[in-house]
Amino acid sequence: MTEPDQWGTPEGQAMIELLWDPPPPPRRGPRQRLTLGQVVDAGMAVAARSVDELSMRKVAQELGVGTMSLYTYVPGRDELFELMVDRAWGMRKFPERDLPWRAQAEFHAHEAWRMYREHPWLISSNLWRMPLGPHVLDVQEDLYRAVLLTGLDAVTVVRSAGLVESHVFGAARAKITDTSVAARTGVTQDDYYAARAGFWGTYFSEERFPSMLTLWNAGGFDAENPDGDWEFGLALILDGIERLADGVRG
Amino acid sequence: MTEPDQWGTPEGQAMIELLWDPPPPPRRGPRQRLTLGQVVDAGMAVAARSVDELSMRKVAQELGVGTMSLYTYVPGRDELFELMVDRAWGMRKFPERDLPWRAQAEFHAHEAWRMYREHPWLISSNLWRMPLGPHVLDVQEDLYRAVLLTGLDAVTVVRSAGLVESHVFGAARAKITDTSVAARTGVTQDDYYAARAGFWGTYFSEERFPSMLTLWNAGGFDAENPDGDWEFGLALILDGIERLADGVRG
DNA sequence: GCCTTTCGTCGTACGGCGTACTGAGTTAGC
DNA sequence: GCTAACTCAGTACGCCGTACGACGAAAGGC
Repeated sequence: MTEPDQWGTPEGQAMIELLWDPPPPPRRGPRQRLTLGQVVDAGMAVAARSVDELSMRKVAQELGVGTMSLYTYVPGRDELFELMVDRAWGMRKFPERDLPWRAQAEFHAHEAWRMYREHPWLISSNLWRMPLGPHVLDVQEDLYRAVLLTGLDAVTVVRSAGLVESHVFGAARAKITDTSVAARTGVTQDDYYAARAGFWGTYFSEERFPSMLTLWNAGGFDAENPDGDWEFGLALILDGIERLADGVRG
Repeated sequence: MTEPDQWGTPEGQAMIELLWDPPPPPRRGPRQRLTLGQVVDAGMAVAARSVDELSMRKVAQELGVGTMSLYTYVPGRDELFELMVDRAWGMRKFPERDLPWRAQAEFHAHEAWRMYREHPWLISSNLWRMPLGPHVLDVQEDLYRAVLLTGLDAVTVVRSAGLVESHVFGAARAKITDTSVAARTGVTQDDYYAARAGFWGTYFSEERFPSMLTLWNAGGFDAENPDGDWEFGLALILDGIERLADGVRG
């Protein structure tokens, strides 16, 4: 009942094997000029330069190799991307296990934030699913372990951990798209509000957007601490989980 | 200081004008066979069929028109997509204004959830920024208005509203990618756990993933109520905001 | 009624993409 | 040395977005 070839589609099975158990170098035939790791690294290098420049031709060029040679290491572009994602997750640090659960969850959240900032392509091309790779699951496992320390029931632990990860992703997505838009249009952070003012002067009407105007005048959109937004949400979420845990314990 | 042509790039200005003030039909020359609304609708119809089938050729085919004819209505593909996004936001309902703020925020969250479920392409191709369109801003405005009823300070209102919207987006993203993967691989919801069991039997080790195993055995991954996950997070977030508001009020 | 100007329409084409196919060259085992 | 297995990569096909230009239709000036 747990036969491996029953798992999903054949391509899915091949992807899992590539993630968990990369094939050894072949016995016959010419030596491989590259390794799977080099291909994945080259993909990450290309994606780091510009998100949407990630293409098989560019990766091959990065490695000084014919385009089609990549297909000896990787079944296709999507699979290469999944390997890149798992590798990025593999660079995350883990919290000390003797810390309280909240400090460990905060550590994981900050590591996730750092990961998304260092590898923005994790967000910009998210139409693919999160791979079931070993490094992804290692991080998930450790976050579950930390949240289990709360003593909450299983369903709540799963939901709480998911909420933390999902919140960091959402906040990172907002941040990344903002900065990437700024990079594309060439407007600096200082010009940003002036630009919005210009837009508002043309189409903004006080009758239509009174609340935004109120918030604007009260400084609601002045981000003095750029990380304050997502830390606010993280603290609010962790407060909520803590309260649930206290309700269980006491 | 608020001259319109100072706003960002010329293309950005053109996009804003297209969103807020679509040009009238031309006085000279042949009649237009279509309207801007028809083009946007056709784009939404194509995207509804399959997310990544959205292309200018397909949209033109949908309308029975040459591909290049679309470019008389729309500057390009990205701009068409922004118009589609704003139109989707324009289909959202608004809460009754005499409800308490929390009910209004919940209404907006549910409307956002419904919008993402009806138009999954809003999520799957999220690499573009959220447009500054009139319908998007109308919804934002109304959500700000509702959260302002808490009496919280401006910065906290902006952060709270952003947290609610971002949470729904993240939850919808998780849901949509799950179901789209299920649709692509052809595994039904019933086979899903069997499939995971097959994967676990091959590569899952109890020593490496003890917490996941514990949560699995305790039924933490059994989703009896499919909407429970995101409603849990929404309630937790709104609880947190409510607590902050109570702290302000006394 | 005619001419000119101003437009919409759309065929063609260019450069980019992923990748299937094919063949040439290389190595291990017999 | 021969053969089977394998890597490497050129070519090609069908997609994509869109620049360009030819063509025809409508409106204003006379």
